[in-house]
Amino acid sequence: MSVTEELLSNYGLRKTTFRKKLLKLFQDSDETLTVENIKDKIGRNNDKVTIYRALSTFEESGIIHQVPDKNNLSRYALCKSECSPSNHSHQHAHFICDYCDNTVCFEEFELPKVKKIKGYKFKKLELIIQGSCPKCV
Amino acid sequence: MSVTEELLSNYGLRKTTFRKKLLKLFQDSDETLTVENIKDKIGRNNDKVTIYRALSTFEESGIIHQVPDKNNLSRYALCKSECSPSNHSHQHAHFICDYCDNTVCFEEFELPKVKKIKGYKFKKLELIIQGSCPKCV
DNA sequence: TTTTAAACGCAATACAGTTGCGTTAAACAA
DNA sequence: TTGTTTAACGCAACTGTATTGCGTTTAAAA
Repeated sequence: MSVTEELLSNYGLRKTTFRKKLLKLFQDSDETLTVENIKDKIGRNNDKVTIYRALSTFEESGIIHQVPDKNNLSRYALCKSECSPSNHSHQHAHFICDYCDNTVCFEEFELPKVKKIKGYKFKKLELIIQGSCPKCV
Repeated sequence: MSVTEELLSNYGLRKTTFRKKLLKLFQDSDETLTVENIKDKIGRNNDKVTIYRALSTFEESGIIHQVPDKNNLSRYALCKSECSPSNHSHQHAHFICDYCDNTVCFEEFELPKVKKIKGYKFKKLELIIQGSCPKCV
């Protein structure tokens, strides 16, 4: 069984042709993907509904996570290996390039501690950084 | 001239009836607003196109800023007083309540310093915090 | 007061994402 | 391996947010 198939198995998901293709896409990409990106890479003959449903399933399982885009569009990225359906990392840092619009997930980025605010309970932190990426000095 | 009118003047914007109403709404609210919120508060007889166009104008001028919502919906909040068209604060912390969905802008929140990453140039930082607000313990 | 250009407001449109439902194909049992 | 079950697929239709075009109105300058 391939790494991709193994991962689907671990999460108790059916190993359909489409899911294997989609998951491989994420594993081979170091950037976050939009539905458009996926359509381009996976071939236009795949139905968008199938893409959206697979993404939802992956997200609910904890295989991928959603990243807010500059233009309020959804982007997706693989979760860290430590993530599992039961134990999910809720600390993410994402970088969005102002010029090429590419979005990367800083896996190793250590999120800084934040001050508490009275009355509020913090459960999830997300840091969004905008600027220029190495390609777009 | 009212505070609202004064602000529009400072930014070189025409003081139309609608803009004055909209800006007042932001000044009187301590939560971020969606277009739906605005429609509710300002009266349904106002055209949505006018709302969207006024929001764009305000955002471009630096009067308000956009806040990404949990459901990839746009929310808006007044910028800090230090913001101006030429000099804009690019450090924001926003809190989204998981239960009532309300989103507040932590004005006084001091954003922590982040480590640099080679090749990347950081220009804007945004911290999004999810959890429960005082009303939704 | 007249002029003019920006803002308004209505209709039509674009586009991301969702729902319903019949069909296909994984997974499991015989 | 074959048959059965049920999840996933894929097409059409739809929803909701946001945008564009264009004639009309109104704020601001002459």
